[in-house]
Amino acid sequence: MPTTLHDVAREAGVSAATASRALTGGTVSAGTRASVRAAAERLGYRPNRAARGLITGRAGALGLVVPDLTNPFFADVAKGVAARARAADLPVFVADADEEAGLEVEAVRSLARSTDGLLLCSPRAADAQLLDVADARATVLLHRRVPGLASVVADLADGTRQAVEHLRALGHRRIAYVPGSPGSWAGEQRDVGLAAATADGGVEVVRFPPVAPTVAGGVQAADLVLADGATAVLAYNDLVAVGLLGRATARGVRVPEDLSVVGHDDTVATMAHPSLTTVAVPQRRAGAAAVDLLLRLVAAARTPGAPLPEDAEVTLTTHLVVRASTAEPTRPR
Amino acid sequence: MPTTLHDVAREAGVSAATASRALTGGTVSAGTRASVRAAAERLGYRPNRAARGLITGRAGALGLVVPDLTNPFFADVAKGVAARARAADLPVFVADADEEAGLEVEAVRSLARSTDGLLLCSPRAADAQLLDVADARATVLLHRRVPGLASVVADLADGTRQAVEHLRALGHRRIAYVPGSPGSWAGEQRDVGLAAATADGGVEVVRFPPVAPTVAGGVQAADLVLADGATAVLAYNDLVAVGLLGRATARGVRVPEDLSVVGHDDTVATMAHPSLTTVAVPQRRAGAAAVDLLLRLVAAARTPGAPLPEDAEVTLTTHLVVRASTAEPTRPR
DNA sequence: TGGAAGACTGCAAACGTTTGCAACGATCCT
DNA sequence: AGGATCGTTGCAAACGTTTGCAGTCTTCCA
Repeated sequence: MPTTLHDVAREAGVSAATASRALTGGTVSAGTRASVRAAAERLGYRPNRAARGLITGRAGALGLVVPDLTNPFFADVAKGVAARARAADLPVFVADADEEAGLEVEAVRSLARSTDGLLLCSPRAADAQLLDVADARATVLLHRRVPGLASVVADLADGTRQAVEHLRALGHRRIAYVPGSPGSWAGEQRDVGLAAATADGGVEVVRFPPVAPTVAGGVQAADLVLADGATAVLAYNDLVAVGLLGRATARGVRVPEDLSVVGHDDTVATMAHPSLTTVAVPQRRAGAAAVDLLLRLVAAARTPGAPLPEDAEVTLTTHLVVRASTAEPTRPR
Repeated sequence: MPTTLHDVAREAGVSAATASRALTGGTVSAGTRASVRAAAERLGYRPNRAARGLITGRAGALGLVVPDLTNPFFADVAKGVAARARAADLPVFVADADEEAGLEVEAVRSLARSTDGLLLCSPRAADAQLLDVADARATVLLHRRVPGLASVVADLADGTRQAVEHLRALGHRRIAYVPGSPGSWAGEQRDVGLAAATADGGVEVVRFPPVAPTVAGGVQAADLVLADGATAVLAYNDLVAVGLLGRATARGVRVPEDLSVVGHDDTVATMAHPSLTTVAVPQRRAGAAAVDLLLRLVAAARTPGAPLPEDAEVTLTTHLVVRASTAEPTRPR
């Protein structure tokens, strides 16, 4: 019962072919175009995506796979993606992989056929696995870099470097670092930043065991960190930083007087008290940029002369936002 | 170049019709089914959704419209929806309406044709608008009730009642209430709860101007609340509660000694320090239940004898989670 | 004035899948 | 042993759209 192109054509007194051309930008007379448009409007015509997709071979939709929608970092990215996709009039399938590489791969497999392109945000799967399952001509990685695939990342290494420099400038000499699950691309980047910042000495970074990207993870790490002599702690994630801060406060350790805390991502940093000094990552912008890149990619893939976009590896800058959770160390602990 | 059903059929030595039946559960011999399945597996066959959708009239996908993916409440709901939809092997289109009724309606319009059913989470649009734009046989409302449409809601009124009772039991007599944008269904429900809890006197609720569902909104409300004599404040949202708590602390007002704070939704309650007493709403479960209901709804709509599901209005219970942000008032302020 | 070129339109095929119908063989019952 | 029934299969149509091709009509130039 939904109105079809034929209904519109009949209403406008033309053939379906002409109606199609009038609506999709083919060569028709101005008068015809106007009357077809009017008929379509009058009847509330909406093209059948399935039929269009069948003949054109395009799905008219994008796909986004994230590890966890509940993580504010990914929620922000998803928002950026959704906004940019809406502007391009493309609906987007969103899959939540529950932090599992297996579900991630399965999502890619099933979404690949029903979309024109896929956005994989911080995928947990291994490089080889991704290269195997993803179509390089229709996939953009977000916050992950794999040779052979297009990607949009933030300069995490530099962000971490800025954070350490900030703490060093304040006078901290022993800094605790709480990392995430080992083997992740983001983790490696942060390691690069740590190495760069500690290269010329003057500051020592002690690495703690990895924890989950949650407030609970931060709480768990807090007691270990407090047992150490560090005067500052750097968390790989704002949620972890919030957990650290909360637990420290609960145990009577004052932040930032007794302990400086630095987060990462600038997601929930203003929810903490004191508000968190953190490394801001432009999640929304990254999401939007990824959609842009993906659109260029699939457009290039459709033209036979296939010059893949030069700038298939986008890097966005990060910057430290200094708030209230960092200060000069009062006394050596 | 992707493998089609014909490829599978040829590989298995049967017709396309038989291959289709073998894979989708038609009547074929056990041997045929096995060999077709084997062929499909060998070739990595994935059915073309567009072609299937065109002939069956089903899209094989669901749609979810939320006001803001960034709001942890909706992110949780989306996670519940995604998990349940994955179990049903249905991908889900997610649209972010940016808290605007107009975008919401537009999302419904464009998604309606490309999905089998739509989930509208806390829609901002007016009742009449929703009834106009939504197909009652394929739409489920989440955290909103409109006569004529199926819905899954939480008992917000009772949650608010529990919160007020809790504060009264602690000895509070003057409670500040910070509401959200006026005219919302959830707001009305909370008003019902407030009325119920204050009916037999003994406690007074003072209503403050509405604020945005953000930490900033809470900060904004905080100074107004502190100027009042209330010993406790009830926020319509955890984010707002966090803002209230942070600002109060910053101004030297101790929580819970000088001011008790109660949030709502149990989203970011454990991020605050002290952790928030809040009304827990089962978002994930609501999302999953909404998918279930939607699936039953569309199944019923497909059978001509159309007995719409009896339980088209699901209500989930809420309960107060008492944490560290509420206590007996120390002295009248 | 004749022809070529161009603008506009319709016919029909095609995309990959599902499904009604009919055909076939085997099995069962009487 | 004959007919009916059932299980299994293939043929062909159908879903709604886009698009190559050819046709018609107009316009322009020589």
